[in-house]
Amino acid sequence: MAVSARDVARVAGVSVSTVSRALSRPDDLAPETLAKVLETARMLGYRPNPAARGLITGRTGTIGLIVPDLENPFFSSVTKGVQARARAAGYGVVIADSDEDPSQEADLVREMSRQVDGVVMCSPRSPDDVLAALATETTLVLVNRRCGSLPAVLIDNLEGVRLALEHLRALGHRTIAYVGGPATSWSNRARLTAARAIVAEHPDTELVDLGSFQPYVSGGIAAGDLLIASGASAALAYNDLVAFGLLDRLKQRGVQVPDDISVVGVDNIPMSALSSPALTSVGIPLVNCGRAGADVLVSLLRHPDQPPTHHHDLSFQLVVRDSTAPRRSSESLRDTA
Amino acid sequence: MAVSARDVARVAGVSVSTVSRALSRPDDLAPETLAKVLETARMLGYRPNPAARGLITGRTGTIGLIVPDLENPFFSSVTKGVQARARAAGYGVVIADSDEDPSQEADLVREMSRQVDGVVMCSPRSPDDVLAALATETTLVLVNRRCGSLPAVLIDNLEGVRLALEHLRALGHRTIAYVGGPATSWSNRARLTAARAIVAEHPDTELVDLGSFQPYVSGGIAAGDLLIASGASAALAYNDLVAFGLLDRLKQRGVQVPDDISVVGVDNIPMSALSSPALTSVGIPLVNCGRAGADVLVSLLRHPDQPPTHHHDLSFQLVVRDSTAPRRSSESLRDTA
DNA sequence: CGTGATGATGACCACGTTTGCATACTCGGC
DNA sequence: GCCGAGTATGCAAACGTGGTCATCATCACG
Repeated sequence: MAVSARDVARVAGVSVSTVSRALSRPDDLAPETLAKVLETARMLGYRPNPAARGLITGRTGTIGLIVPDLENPFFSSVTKGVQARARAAGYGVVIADSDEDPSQEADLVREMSRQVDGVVMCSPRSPDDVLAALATETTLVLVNRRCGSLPAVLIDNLEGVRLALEHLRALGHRTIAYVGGPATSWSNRARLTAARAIVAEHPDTELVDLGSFQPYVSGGIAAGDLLIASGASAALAYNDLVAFGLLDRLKQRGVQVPDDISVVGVDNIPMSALSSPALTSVGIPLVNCGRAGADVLVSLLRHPDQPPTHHHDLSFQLVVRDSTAPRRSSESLRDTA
Repeated sequence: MAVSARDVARVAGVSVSTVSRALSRPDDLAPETLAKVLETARMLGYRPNPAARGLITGRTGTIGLIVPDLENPFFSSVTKGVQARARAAGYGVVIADSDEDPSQEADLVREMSRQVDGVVMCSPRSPDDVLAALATETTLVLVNRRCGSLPAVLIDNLEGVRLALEHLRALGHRTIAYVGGPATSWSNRARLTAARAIVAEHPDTELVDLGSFQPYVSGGIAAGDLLIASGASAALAYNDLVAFGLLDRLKQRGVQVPDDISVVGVDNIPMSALSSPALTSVGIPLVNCGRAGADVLVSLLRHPDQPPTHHHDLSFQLVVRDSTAPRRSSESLRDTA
């Protein structure tokens, strides 16, 4: 069916080895032989069979990507970055969605481990020891998750949370709620820890931990009433989706954002500019995050001897929109009550 | 390195053929032999090499998916559906993003054609003849695009547009604008044609075609001023993102939605419930759309002899939210002017 | 007890490519 | 003019699996 190297060899009047060399090591061939082979290959539409190549080289030319939820804009963007960069480097991308289920992640890696040269795991929910075990079975790069000295693309959560909290403090807020994501989420724990550390620097400021919620809009809706009851004048949400849920529930309860309560999200997804009110958010260029992940993995595959530990930090930036405002003075609060 | 069938054979004291048969045709083996082989395979952690298998069978156990933009929530959802269903059927998914560039689509298909058993193309922008040519090179299934008798998962655009327009007509709107998507988009043309046909049924109603815009929020922002100038009291947007752009620009210009102008989107993406005002939209369960695409492709691969033409229609449903309202009477319009 | 049928299993080739090694050929220097 | 060095190319093995065919054992039946 498909045209093989043998066909090219026959037509060009050379051996199969020469055809192979024409593509893998052109310098080893006489210029006129090279030209002849390349020309007939082009004419016949020859395309090397990746399975046969992979069988002998052990490389597949493909990398894997595992994300918790493809529908989440955060992971969509990362996926786009990984895909673009991998393709530019000549790699294909096979994708898998763990549906936010930590126990699936390891299975997915093992399922695809024979078909890929390495795997990028984005925001994995699995515990450290599971990830460490996976790293011994395949070349693994983490995105948005630190685990020992495994190669990782990290986001400086401390800096991001600091940007958000200092913004709120500058607006006069002194009681700030944290609306958390999944308890198994590494970035959630990192952000909570960061928030505690930053608040600890300011004796006049208090952090109220409202607990863990689903990383979706529904999670924010569920947390809305707790936020109102907490007495906090501002909230930092685990991510923008949760923040949207908060906005929705607060509006429903008749609580004004930002007049009564300020809300800050994390991720700065494209939709943040369009909510009502438009969401103040700290975020990073997510596509870059994916790009960096693919780059690290590819360079690891190309130079297996290089030090396996490689951390790459990306910076947050604060985008102020309409969901944050100066804290109302107590009097004006009493006015509306 | 990795444990091969030969290793299992040696340990189990059987031949390589027997190991192969244990997995591919268990019925041909004596029960005790089967048990022994399976047990040692499990013990040794044997996993067949997909490259070697693919080399001989010609099948890869992988399907391809090509979408115009991974960051677009529409395609994210479809991707999720395709991925979930493919994996359930034992197939991996390699993904590629054409960046809305029609000329890239064919290249992408050809690039991956040797590594996959078939390809799902979602909303391809390429012309019919290009798609027909691709279908001769690989097993192709289209989603949200009709092209001759190629197998496709289709959305009944006529019905969807009818739902939207009849909703607006029922609210009293008689001059309705259509804010189009890319000119190369098949679904855009289908929707415009559908809108014209439906309006033609009602002599008292007029359709204003505002032209083609980018299928992003920016496209809607660009179209906003044209909409205001058009004199239409309602607009149907190519998709929800464009509708968001419209909402944004209209708000900026001081035009009230839905009081002055009603807006309807298409796709009903999750974010539609959260915009301000919440967007009335006609949509289909997008994840199902992806699922259907994967199902059609898998069944085509499993039963190559079945009639290759297979159309699968999915229905729209109208979700009414806050961006549509009865048309203001001329007097009240004059009042505000 | 012999013969044919049935069923289980092993030996071997093929798939398409890469790669080490052998070989033939070229060219420069003495 | 011959030899060594270097270079271009062919040969053949190997990667791990699936499938075909032959072989051998077992068993039923005549």
